[in-house]
Amino acid sequence: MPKDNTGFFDKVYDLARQIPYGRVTSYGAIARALGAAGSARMVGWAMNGASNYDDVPAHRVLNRNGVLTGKHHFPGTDLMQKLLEEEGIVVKEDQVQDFKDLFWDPVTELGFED
DNA sequence: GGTCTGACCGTGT
DNA sequence: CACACGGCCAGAC
Repeated sequence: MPKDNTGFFDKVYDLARQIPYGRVTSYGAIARALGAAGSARMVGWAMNGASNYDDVPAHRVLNRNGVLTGKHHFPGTDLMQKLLEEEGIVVKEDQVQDFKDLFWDPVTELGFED
């Protein structure tokens, strides 16, 4: 057996898969939803390996400002922005417009808060 | 097995 | 308002 996933990573991927179409969330929100508030960096790092999963929309995960901080990690130059725009999300200057309106908080939407 | 790094976030000066 | 620093956890060397 391929030695189970790194627990935390698996949770991050699982949560990322639940991000609705046309919506975005932040690394911190995911971390907080997983009960690892403060370890948002880990979420970003986990996303680094998300490229290995076709069902993990890493492009829907931004930082708290709604900025495409990880766009440089996508193949090409503006693939991340392109993917978001295809979902109807307006991106300008690497920043999502109406971010707060498109923001999808897993804690609220999925009721992760205890 | 210790040390550095990382697609972040919050607070302090 | 701009910059610095600490913290969180896991992976790579």
